[in-house]
Amino acid sequence: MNIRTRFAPSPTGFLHIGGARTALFSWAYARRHGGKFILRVEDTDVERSTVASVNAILESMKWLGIDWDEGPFFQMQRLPRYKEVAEQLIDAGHAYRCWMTREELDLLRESQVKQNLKPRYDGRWRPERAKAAGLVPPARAPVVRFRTPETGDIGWDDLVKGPISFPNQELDDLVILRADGVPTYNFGVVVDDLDMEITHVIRGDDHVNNTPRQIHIFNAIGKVLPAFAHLPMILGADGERLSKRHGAVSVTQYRDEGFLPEALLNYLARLGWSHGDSEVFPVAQLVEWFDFRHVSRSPAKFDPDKALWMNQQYIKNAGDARLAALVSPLLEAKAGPPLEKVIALLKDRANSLQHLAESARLFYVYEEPTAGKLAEALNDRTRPALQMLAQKLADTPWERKSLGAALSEVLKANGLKMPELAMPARLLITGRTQTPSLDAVLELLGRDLVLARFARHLGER
RNA sequence: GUCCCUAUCGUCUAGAGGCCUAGGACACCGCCCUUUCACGGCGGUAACCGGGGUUCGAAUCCCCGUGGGGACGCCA
Repeated sequence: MNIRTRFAPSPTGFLHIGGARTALFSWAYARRHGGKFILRVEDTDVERSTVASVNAILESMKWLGIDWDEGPFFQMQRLPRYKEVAEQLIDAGHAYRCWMTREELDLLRESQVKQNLKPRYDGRWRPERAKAAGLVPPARAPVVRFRTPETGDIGWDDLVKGPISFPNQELDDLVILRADGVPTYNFGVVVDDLDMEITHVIRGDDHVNNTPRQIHIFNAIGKVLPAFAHLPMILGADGERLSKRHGAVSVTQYRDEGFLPEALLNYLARLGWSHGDSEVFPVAQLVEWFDFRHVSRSPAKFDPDKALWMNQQYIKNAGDARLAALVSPLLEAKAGPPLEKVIALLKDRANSLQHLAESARLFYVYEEPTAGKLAEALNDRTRPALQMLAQKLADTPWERKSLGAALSEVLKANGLKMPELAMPARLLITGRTQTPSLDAVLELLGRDLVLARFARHLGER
């Protein structure tokens, strides 16, 4: 079978991480089986759809490296096709025109809710009922509704959840075409999935309830059903549906907060799917391993700590040049040691690019230590040792090994332990107390800068 | 309210009836390494929602509760 999957976002906002994971799994499944992955923009909500959202979504997918083989297709460009299929359904008796107003509908729902009933359209414009009730079509444009069977059950074997079925009684005659000819979601999806020959519909859990309606439409059109796979939702740390107040929810936010795309991808892959004990693996590995059997069936909470940890794993292993290019814009460009070398020294200890940039700053921006800290660092024991160090450094070959050796000699001569000398030295030279090994820092900073800073705080001699 | 789905450490999860004295990862705690901070290494605390079945045997299968999530739009 030639597998075809799709991702069908609606452009009413940025791509959020739940959507990204849906796209990832759908993409991985297609790639796993040498199939095609199609991108389709479901922009039939004319009110809320924006070009900016389309762009944001495409940009996010590109950043993540989730590439598509066909599309992006836009539903609003396919209006004649939906109309055509709707007409066919009407002709075949599977759909009918309905002139009920929204006000009437609201009233009906209200009274149903009052009686503890599920709010549903009552099918009053089904041709035979309208006729029996003596309803006369008014002069305005009608919507088209689908005639849903009123008895029996409808179900499918979900690739992740197993068999699911609904009593048809729970469903009602849904609108498939609005008065202006724009299809509603459940109709557009079916027509497109059919036309685009989608074999596997992979989407969020929140669509389980739409699936029976869509199956009825599939059946009415008379084509083979695709397979369905419903992925569980991603929830915020508090167990609530993901929203702005949970911090970063959009893919671009993660990018802007210094995530590497492959780290986000890896974290997302492990959220709701697993391969034994494997935690850190590249996306190629996901493609090789991906299956629905190991997709979990219940919602997962997003854990920012673990996401950050994952990011750290990837930063640690990323190339220095690449990281330098990413970090460079985050730094006020100042003269200093080559950024790549700085990165090489620091990348083991950063869980985001911002974090990495912040540690790198110490090589480019000197923050004067406060008088209090200076006084603390410079005492009768450390001052002479530091002076000796400054002098020795003046004619030590400027490479890490010799610098380390010089440090040791000064230590020995003054009867000090490494921290007793290194900490105050760090403070004078970098303004900080937390840096990588002092010899490595000295080497990168360069002789001139180091000696100048010693001189400044210790006096010329 | 009705319907659908779901349930293993705080969190993500392994688990296809005996490999389970329930494993891994994050977080947390301790120790080691150490030139501070990290990284790394080692160790620890910590879970099968409850009740009934089925079975020689249940985390695993079934039923009922309960908790959680979702849906009930001319939104998608």
